[in-house]
Amino acid sequence: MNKTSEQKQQIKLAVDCIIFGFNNNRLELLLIHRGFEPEKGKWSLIGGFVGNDEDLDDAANRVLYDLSGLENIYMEQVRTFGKADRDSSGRVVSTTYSAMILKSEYNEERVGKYDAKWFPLDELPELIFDHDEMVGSAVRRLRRRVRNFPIAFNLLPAKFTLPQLQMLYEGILSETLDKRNFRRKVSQMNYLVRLEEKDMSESRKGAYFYTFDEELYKKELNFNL
Amino acid sequence: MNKTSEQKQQIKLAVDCIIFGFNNNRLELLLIHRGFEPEKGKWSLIGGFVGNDEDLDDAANRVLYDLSGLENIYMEQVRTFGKADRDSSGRVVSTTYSAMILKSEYNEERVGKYDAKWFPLDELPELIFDHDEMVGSAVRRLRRRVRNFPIAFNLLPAKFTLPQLQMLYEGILSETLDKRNFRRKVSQMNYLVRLEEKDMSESRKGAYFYTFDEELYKKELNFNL
DNA sequence: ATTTACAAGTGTTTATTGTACACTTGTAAA
DNA sequence: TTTACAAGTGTACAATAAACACTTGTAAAT
Repeated sequence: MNKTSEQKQQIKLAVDCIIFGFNNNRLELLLIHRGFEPEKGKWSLIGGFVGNDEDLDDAANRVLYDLSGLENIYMEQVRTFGKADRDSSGRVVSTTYSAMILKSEYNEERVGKYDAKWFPLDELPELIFDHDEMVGSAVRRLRRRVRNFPIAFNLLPAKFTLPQLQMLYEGILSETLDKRNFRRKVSQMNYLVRLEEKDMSESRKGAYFYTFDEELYKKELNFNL
Repeated sequence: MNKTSEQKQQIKLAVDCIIFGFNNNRLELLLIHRGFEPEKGKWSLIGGFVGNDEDLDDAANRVLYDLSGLENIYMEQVRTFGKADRDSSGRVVSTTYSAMILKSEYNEERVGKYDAKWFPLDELPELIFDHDEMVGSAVRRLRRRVRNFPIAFNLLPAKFTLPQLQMLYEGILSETLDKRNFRRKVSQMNYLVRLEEKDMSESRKGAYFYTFDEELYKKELNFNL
């Protein structure tokens, strides 16, 4: 910025969080029920205003904690929405952040306390303001990034099976993947290590558990699915 | 956003424009000389505050016009910088936009009026605040996008030669490209149409002029270099 | 003990795309 | 007529992506 402003600026700055989870082989979104006007009763992203002395990134994390109890979640900025009339309650510019979390660790019980709810991506309720656009851009970004960075593991437990991983990818990308091609690529990633233990809950044969080894990944830094 | 704010928010919202040009086979950046404190005398991006009833995108265009005279420039949002202490003059959050323009249409004469100046990307002066970070992220985004979208043509005149185009790409990516491989890819793009006319200024033989046909491109929508 | 049901697991072939590499051509100027 | 020089052209090899079907291991049922 550079020029001295003419008259007092009256714009509020907010953040909105797009929280992805994975359940029943579908990508889900955490929304909260809006308990006040305007748009009372509709659903919205987890959002709030930025504090005067708060880094924008910190604001996103604080707002997420305040409204959902979720802590220490790694979020990334997506983009900023700044249409003058986007929020019917006044002039608000909002920067979106997104994160992927393990839904099973944020289950119905904890969710209920905050009037929050998980929705499958293709069954979203009506959202306030331009939150559907926000979701759209976050999903597009997720689909782009999930192919080149090992970020999808955030949606799975520390131990997961390859069928699980593949279904996760199919859910995110909403396309089916060839099992053998998928597994070939996975087997080239040395940082995906197979454990001795098997998951016997989904089949008679059982599927080997794998883990994502962060340290090993840092040595290669390449990922492609 | 969702929660009612506790105390009055005092954050100013700004935009900063990263304007790319191409000259002498190098990527350049348009900067303006800062004529006031703080950081007086240093160079900065073209930036200013967002108006109360102004769309964020419009603010970027208006600021660009006010400070450089450039009009009808297509800009895209890059990202938003929001560290609490990023601007030493107070709390300012700034969203960056970038554009590519034809440097020859914005020459020394017009530039001078605005105390602006073109700098090759690898010879940038010291910039104020976090503007170097802003430039970095815009350059990374440019390098990513220039391979998959026909955006680099904005940096060239309507008629250009293939040697020119290749040098442009080499300048942007800062790597050398194989001439034959480059030209093979170009020749697969039917929307890059060869004219009868040749540019005789750079060689005895002369190089054919080409143009980018927007309408034809829209039918294919695929680009890869 | 044997059979059944079923998801987990495994290789090969073909097509597509990327990469490396060197000579010929057309023209203006000498 | 020769020279200088950038523009222009094709082929072979390597790497990556995509298509495709059968075998294996185990628990449960008989």
